[in-house]
Amino acid sequence: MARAARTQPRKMPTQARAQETVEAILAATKKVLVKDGYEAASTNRVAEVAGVSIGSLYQYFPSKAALVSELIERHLARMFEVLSATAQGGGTASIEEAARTVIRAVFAAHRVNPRLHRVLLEQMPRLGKGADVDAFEHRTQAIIEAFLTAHAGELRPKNVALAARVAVLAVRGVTLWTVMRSPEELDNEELVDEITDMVIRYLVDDRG
Amino acid sequence: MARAARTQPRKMPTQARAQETVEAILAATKKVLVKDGYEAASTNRVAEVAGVSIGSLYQYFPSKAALVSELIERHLARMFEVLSATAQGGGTASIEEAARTVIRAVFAAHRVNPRLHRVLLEQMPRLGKGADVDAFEHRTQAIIEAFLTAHAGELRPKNVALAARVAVLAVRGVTLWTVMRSPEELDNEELVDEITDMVIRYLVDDRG
DNA sequence: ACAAAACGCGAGCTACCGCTCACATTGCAG
DNA sequence: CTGCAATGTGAGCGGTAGCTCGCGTTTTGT
Repeated sequence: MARAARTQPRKMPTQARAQETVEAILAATKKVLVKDGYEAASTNRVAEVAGVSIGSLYQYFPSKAALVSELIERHLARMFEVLSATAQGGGTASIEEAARTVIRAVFAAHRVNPRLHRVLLEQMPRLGKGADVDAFEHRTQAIIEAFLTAHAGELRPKNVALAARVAVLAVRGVTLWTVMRSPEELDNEELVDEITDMVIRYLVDDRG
Repeated sequence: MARAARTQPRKMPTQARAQETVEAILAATKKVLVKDGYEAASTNRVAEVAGVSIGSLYQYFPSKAALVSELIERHLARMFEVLSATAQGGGTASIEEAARTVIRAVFAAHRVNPRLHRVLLEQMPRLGKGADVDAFEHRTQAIIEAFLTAHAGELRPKNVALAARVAVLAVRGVTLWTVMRSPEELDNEELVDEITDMVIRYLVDDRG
């Protein structure tokens, strides 16, 4: 809800009309990004597609980067919700069940408009300069670490923080590459099962 | 050696003088990319830093993207050599030994100029439109798959192709994220050991 | 020696990009 | 109803990016 200060030094919309303008701009941004990619997308074009004047756009977004940053933030927020819903809500589930659920959910989330996801993911390393992406990263690994700590009985690796990190990055590696280079395989159940298998074998001590 | 047709519709340099010009341009491209990032990097600036006229630059590279594409191709070629050296050369080694060797080597390769690697990796999904990146991907997974097939005795997963893919993508996930967001951790031996551990546990049947 | 080809030069063109600002319109408070 | 704040407008500015082209200079082949 609250937009970050750095990417939003402009006025916050208070009236409903203005909120709609902002949403129209963001929706248009998505369209233009999907159609033209980041570089070729221009703020004038976004305004045009949104049916809004360029002046209005700059009233709410100080730069082209701010537009995309907002979309990235929303995406990260959604991803975090997916994670925390499983990792906290399913506190009673086993590591195996939780891993399976969360990985499925992440894949499902990326099945929505993968073309857009691709563009956003491309720009993430650049636009998440300081806070955004790093904060998301820390919170993600922290929540996974907390879950693993709460299931220390099943857990094999000694260094929980490191285990959380490796697991998160491995899953992300498969997910992102799939979104970016062969989005149709997001539906490949076998692929999801296989990466799940890998993570579980790594995390869980099955010699019991 | 041979540059692709799409990114190199210009003349190939035949004289030694021209080869030097090309190399100077590429070296300058690296410098400018590291200093300014992709977007802010300009072809005029690259030519200036290279000590070469803008006209000469466009004699060999038809666009800014072509410059970066060439660097990406060279990087991918190096990565592929690293892989094939271990996967083919060490045909006698166990899966475990080979995995450990190859992961170490990949991390080591990315320790060289990680700032540049970051920029190149950021642009890879965009600039490797058709052949380049996909071809590298196929060749990489094929060579790993071949290695695994040759060690079928030790191998646990039934679907070898899928196993190769998951292993490759998982390792890449950790590697790329590390290069991009905390390059100093490329020296973290514990991290390398952990991802290696994960891959081995996934690939090898240890119930023997 | 001397074309011809390869190479190198750099002023400058076109195009568009991000963005501002002076002004019009609409909504809300009193 | 009225006036101020919030919102919306779009022509156009300043700047620069990518790239071309006509012409010198060097190398090669004969």
